[in-house]
Amino acid sequence: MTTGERKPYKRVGEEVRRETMIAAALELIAEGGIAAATVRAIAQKAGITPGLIRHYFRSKEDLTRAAYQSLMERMTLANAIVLDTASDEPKARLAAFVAAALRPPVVDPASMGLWAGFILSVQRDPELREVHRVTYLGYRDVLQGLIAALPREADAARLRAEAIACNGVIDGLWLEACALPEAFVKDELAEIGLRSVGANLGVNLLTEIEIIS
Amino acid sequence: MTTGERKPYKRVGEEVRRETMIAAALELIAEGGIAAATVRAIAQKAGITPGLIRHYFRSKEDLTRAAYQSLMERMTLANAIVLDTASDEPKARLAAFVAAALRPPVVDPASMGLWAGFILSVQRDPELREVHRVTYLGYRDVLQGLIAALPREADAARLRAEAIACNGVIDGLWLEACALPEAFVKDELAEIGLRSVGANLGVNLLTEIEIIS
DNA sequence: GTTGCAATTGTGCAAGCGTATAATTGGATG
DNA sequence: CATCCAATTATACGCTTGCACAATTGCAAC
Repeated sequence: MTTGERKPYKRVGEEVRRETMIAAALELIAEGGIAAATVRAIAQKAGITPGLIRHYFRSKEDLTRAAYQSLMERMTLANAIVLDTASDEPKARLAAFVAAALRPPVVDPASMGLWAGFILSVQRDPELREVHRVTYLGYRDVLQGLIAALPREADAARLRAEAIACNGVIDGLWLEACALPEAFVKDELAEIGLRSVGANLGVNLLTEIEIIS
Repeated sequence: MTTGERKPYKRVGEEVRRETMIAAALELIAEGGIAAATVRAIAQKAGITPGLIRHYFRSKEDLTRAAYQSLMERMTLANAIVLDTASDEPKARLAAFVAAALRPPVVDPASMGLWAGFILSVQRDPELREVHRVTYLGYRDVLQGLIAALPREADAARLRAEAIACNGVIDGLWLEACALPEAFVKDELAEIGLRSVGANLGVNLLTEIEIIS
C-alpha cells in the first residue's frame, strides 16, 4: 500500500512487441479458443499491460487476424522446409511430405485447438476466409506437384482429383491423431497415411519410410 | 410503461423444455461457437426467460454437455438410418455409407461449426472426451463392419488399418467440403471419396453411385 | 372453486469484457 | 545533462456475462 510504484519496463522494437503479443494470443487460443484470448490474458502472458495491445492493434479483431495470418505463414514455411531437406527422388519427397503431416509437431492437440479456435472466425470474416483459401489451395497445389512428379502418366483432371483425395487422407488422419492420440500407437497413423496415399496413386510409399524415421 | 405485465406462459413437459433449450443452444454454437451461446441468447431463441435454464440445468456447462451428447446421439442415429435404408449388397452398403457422409445434410458449414465449437471443450472435459471417444470408435467400428462384409480376404489387423484409413478419408473430405464448399463442384467430393475408399480397399465403389443419387 | 405447489418469470449483483484516454517514463538526441 | 516524444503503464467507463434469489402464475388435485 505504501509503495504505489509503477511497473518498470523496457522499450522494445515494434516488430518484437507485435510478435510477442501474437505468440501469446496463439497460445491462449490453442488452449481455450478465441474466447480465452482476452486482452488482459494476452497482456499478462506477453508480460505487458492491456493498454499496450491497443497501441499496436486497432482492435482485438485486428490482433486475431494478424495471429491467424502469422499462423498460416508459419505452417506454409514449415512445409517448405520439409521439402527443402528431402531428397530429390519423387517418391521419397512425397513420402516425406505425407509423413511429416502425420507426426509431431504437426500432430499435436494444441495445433488442433488453434484450428478449431479459428475456423469459426474464418467462416465469418471474409478477410480470414481468403487467407484460409489461399493457404489451403497452396498446400494442395504443392501436394499435386509432388504427385505429378511421380513416374506415371496422368492428365490434369486425374491429378486434381488425386490431390484432393490425398489431401483429404492427410487432413482426416491428422484430425483423428490430434483428437484421440491415445487411440493409436506411435507412427501407426503415418504408416496408414503412407499406405493410403500410395493406394490412391497406385504406388508403394512404404518402402520410403526408413529414410524418414 | 403503464402496463407492467408479465410474460404469459404455458407449462410444458420437462422433456420438451430441455430439448427446446438444447436445440437453441446447438443452433447458436453452430453459428458462433460456445461463446455465442450465452444464457440470454439461448433463452431468447428458445422463447423462454434465462432463469428457466437454471431451473433445468445446474450450470451452463451442464447444458453444454447435454447438448453435445444429444448431438452425438443424433449423428449415430442418422448413420444407422442410412444403413437401414440401404440394400443388402455389401459394396452398395459401403458406398451408401461413404456417400452419405460427403453430401448434404452431413456436409454443411453449420455442422462443422458445431464440431469446431465443441472440440475444445471435448479435449478439456473428461466426460465429453469419453462421449467423443465412444462415438468416434463406434462410427469406425460400423465402417470396419462394412469393410469386413466385402467379398475379400482380410485379417483383423488389416481391417483395422483399412477402417482407420477410410475413416480418415471421409473425415478429411468432409472437413474440406464444409470449410470451402465453393471450391468443389456438386458431388465431386462424394465421387472422390468413393474412388479413394475403393482404392484403399481394392474394390470399385463407383459402379454403385447410380443407386445412391 | 379453492388450494397448493412446481414451473416460470423478473430483478439484481459481482466479475470480466473491450475500449477510450490520461498519466508516466525510458532512452535517443543535442 | 537537459529536452522531448513515443512507448508504456494506469485508470475508468459502459456493457455483457453467469448465477442467485424473490415474485408470480398456470394447472392439477381435491
